[in-house]
Amino acid sequence: MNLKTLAEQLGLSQTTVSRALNGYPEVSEATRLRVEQAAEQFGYRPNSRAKGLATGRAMMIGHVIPTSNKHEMVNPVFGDFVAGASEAYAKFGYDMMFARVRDGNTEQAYRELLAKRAVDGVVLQGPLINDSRIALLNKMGLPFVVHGRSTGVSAPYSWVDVNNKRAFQRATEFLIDLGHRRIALLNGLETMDFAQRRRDGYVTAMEDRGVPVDPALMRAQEMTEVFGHQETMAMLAMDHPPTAILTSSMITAIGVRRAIEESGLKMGRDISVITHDDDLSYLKNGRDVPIFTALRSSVRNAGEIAAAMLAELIDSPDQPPMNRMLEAELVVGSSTAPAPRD
Amino acid sequence: MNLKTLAEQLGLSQTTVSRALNGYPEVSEATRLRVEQAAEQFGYRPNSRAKGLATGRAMMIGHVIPTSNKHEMVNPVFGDFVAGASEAYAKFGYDMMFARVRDGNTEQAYRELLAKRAVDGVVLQGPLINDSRIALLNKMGLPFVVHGRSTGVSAPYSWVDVNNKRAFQRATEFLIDLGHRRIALLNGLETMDFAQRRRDGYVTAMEDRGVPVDPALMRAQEMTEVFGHQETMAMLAMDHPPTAILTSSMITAIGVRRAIEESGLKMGRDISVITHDDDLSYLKNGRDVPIFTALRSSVRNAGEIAAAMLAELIDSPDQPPMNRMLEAELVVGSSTAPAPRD
DNA sequence: CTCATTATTCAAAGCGCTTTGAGTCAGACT
DNA sequence: AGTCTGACTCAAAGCGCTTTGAATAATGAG
Repeated sequence: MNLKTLAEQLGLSQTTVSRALNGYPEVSEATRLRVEQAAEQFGYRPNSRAKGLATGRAMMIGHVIPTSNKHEMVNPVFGDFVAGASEAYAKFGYDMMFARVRDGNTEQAYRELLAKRAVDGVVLQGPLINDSRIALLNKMGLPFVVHGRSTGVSAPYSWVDVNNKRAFQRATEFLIDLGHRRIALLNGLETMDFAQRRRDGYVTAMEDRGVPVDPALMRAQEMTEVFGHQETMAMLAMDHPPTAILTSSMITAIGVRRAIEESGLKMGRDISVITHDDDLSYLKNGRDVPIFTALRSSVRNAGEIAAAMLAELIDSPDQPPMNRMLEAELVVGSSTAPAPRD
Repeated sequence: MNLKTLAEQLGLSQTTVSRALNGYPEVSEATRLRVEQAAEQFGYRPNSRAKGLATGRAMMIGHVIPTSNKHEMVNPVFGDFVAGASEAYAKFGYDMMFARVRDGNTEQAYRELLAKRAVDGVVLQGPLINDSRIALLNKMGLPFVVHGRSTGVSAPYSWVDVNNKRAFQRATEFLIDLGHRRIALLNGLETMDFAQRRRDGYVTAMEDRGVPVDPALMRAQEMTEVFGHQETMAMLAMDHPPTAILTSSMITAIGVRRAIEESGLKMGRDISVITHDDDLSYLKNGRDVPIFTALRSSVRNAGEIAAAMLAELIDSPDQPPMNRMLEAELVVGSSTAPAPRD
């Protein structure tokens, strides 16, 4: 069933039917009603490609996923972000597509998306330090929102980010206030902008309080469970093991806990742990009492905000870039305690 | 840059340029080369909507995500499956889109996807028992592949599934062979087809070996960490607590381990645990030595297979449905041991 | 009763591509 | 020289929609 046959059924022109369906004023109420009922009855939906061709709008948002980093798409944080975003897209009538891209040349992918007119805008996830994609997107004039920011990029752009520096600074101060001085940082890959900022917050707090920063206590890698376990085991075997561990993700924290318990120690007594918690829906930080003391910030919520921002940006492209800084909440769980005396 | 201006630049007709670019034989090699170079130089990509309109192919695969079940999209298993699928789609030239759908009426979503001609095919994830969507898709004639199967649906359809029954049967037998008789099952929601099959495998093994099935040891819910923790705590407080726990996901297993350790017991000595392991890339089951004894089957791999199957189905729609049964591998880790004497 | 005005409706053009059916042209064959 | 091929190329139609500009019908004013 297409517009033409529907119009024939109704004995109306395509013009009138189209207008009736799209809410234009120059159609009589009676006709509109008749058209709407017929459309309903025949299950008519405009062909999205034809509509897109005629209007120049794809009603589609793109997400480009580099294949190089095998983990990116698979990353549970990614999943929650996308879940939030897609829910918001739906509200604005957009669909969401993923373009998977072979190794590194994501820039090419954005170019193609634009050249093919496949999307009305894109969301850039996981920005690196000095991420060249931002300048590219700006140049191309394709509306976009970044989840996170990119240190080193000076041109303005729209972003939604959590205040990673302040969050990790606070957590570090919290630990220092509890008497800890040997505080380890299990960070995400430090080519990622967010990891850099977290490190920055950690270092700033340490220096502000005059606690020496020991590079041996700082590790950065993909945030897996195994990473948390492995580095914790290694550090617990040191001459001066840390008394507290700050980690960048719940998953890593779970590995940390496993290592602590495997070593016959007790988390929240012998060793304190604070983790960043993206408030993933399937991996909650306990029920009533949080398991881990954590910096909580819902990544799903960030996804919703980013999506709404992008929709707005697409509607009025000439407006200046929009920014939104989210603050992480420090929730105190049972994984932190005063530093043990020695 | 569109076809028309590109053709003008070259002094050729649109027809010739189009044919040259699409590899038709009736274009001289010299011309083809010239056209390709120009296309490259100007960064020309055919407008996907126009192309789709002309060819009747969307070059897009749809995934419909019900909003009702908040966890579905967010589910890490979902993420890995989709990562595998999208990689395969890319190989076949397809893009992937998600349609988020308000509560329950996913059927409407499929209808719309078809009416709008937005996709060439869909992948159905997380089939329920007696899932009505399968009959609908069959009736609509939209090519589709199911990840999993649906008990109660008799009409043939294409699917990729892991042999859940056999896997859980084997795991249960393995535990029985170790002397366990009080074996708990922490299953996923039993409206899900896979959960039903797993339960079936478990019960079959128990009955075959003459071990009484205790309903108090069978729990089914969304597979979160908290669920694993909570139910394990509850069961450990029973008069006759289980000596072994069989669980449906790594995440739940992690909660189980937490509960075991919190209770002062040791996993793999006091209590044995076997989990299903979807081989998620960010949540590996240990490095060299598996943490958990597990039934391993890569869901990412399943995604790749489903995608390839669907591509094939779209190419030749008249072929009979395709099926692919995957077997889970039983890897023995350090979470299982002979049942303790009492 | 005429003419301007407003309210509806319509035919046709255009979005950018593919594909059909029809040339054109050189060379091969009678 | 005339015809037939085969190799290329092209103009134009069509995919299903929106939108422009025009036509028609209904209404009200003079």
